[in-house]
Amino acid sequence: MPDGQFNTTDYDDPMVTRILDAGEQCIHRFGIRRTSMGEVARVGKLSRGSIYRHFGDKESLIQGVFRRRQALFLNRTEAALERLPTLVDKVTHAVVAGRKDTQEGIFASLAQTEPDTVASMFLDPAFYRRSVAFWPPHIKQAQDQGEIASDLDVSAATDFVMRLAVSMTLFPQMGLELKSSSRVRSYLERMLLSGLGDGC
Amino acid sequence: MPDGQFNTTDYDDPMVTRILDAGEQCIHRFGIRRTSMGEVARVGKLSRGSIYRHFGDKESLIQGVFRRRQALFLNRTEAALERLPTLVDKVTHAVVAGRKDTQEGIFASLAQTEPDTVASMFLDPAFYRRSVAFWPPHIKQAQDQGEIASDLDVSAATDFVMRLAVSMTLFPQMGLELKSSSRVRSYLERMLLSGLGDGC
DNA sequence: AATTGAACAAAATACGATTATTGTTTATTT
DNA sequence: AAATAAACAATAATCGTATTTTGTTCAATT
Repeated sequence: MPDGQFNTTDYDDPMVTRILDAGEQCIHRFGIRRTSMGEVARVGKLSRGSIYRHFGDKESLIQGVFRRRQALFLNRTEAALERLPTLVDKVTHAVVAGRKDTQEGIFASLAQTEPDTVASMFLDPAFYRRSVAFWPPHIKQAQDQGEIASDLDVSAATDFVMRLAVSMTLFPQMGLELKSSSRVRSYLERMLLSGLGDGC
Repeated sequence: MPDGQFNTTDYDDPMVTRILDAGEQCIHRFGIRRTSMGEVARVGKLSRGSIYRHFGDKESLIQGVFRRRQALFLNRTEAALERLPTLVDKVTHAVVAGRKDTQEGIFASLAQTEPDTVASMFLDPAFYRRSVAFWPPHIKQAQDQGEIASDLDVSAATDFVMRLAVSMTLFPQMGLELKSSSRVRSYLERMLLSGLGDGC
């Protein structure tokens, strides 16, 4: 609120937290379309004016809720990945966690009431921008450890990892049955590291 | 119409062709929602009864239009692939052709009026079933030619090819800029054949 | 034997009046 | 300073009703 822009959201501000909590609760219960700013205010026990102070409009509030969810997902994932030794383990974890989030979280409930909206979000390239920025350090580390080739551009490797991760999250089954995390891991170990080549 | 089921569509039947032509034209102009069976009948200069004879309901007609489009795409693609030497060339062609189809064909006009519907179709696993069945012969051929490893399950390789092709069609850019077909080719050559490994 | 055209009830959609929500402003409270 | 509450015009959602469309049937036509 200092500069009149709403680009960055301060997750430490207790008022912002209350607004986002209430907003997320409403989306969870009613969906986006049937969530009104007045209802969010009532649920969060605050005034409509405060919401409009922190988020310029309804669109920004909704966006804020999903951005926070995604940030939380990335933070938790990052923390988990730090404890995993290989890139294969990391991508496997990301896929399993991503599936769980889409099948159990706010997306699952939204998919019940507004499936088309969810589909549009999942196909929006902007949805994956933050996740793309997430991988390069892990790619570099895998290169340093000799797990993957070092002659490869980091952004190219990131692109590839993202495509595999997104594909396996959006389509749990695309010809092969890749349900269990162990199957996901062995599939990724093969495809991620060698593709269709013989690996040597 | 012989057995009362509408599972298989006879693209040689001139009546079926007229219905599908009219249906496709209506979807193209008005979208799915604003296309009525009466309008399809008027455009195709036939009776509503004939449509209901060949397609049980509106849903089946719409499905029929898209199935024919997809069958046409697969036929054209198959014909083109037969003239291409390597799997890399084939997947590259499929991606470029797939992008063109989604950006210029019936999907492009539908995306204008009903973007959410198009998004839902693209995320429906059923949408890719026929395409999945399309690849195994080409995989086997690539294995015979020594382009890709022969120790790999054909269905696993198909799954991988499909994931890459679908991903690159749905997301022309996912970190990397892969606009021109030459860039698509060199990207696929690397990722498809070696993944992130060094290839040897 | 298939197509047509017409009739029909049931379901879906379009329409217009009414109500609710949005986004802004202001004075008041914390 | 920020949050609140109330007022406000503009926009959007809702609701009951009129209209269209769907899906079915059947006698007439090709």
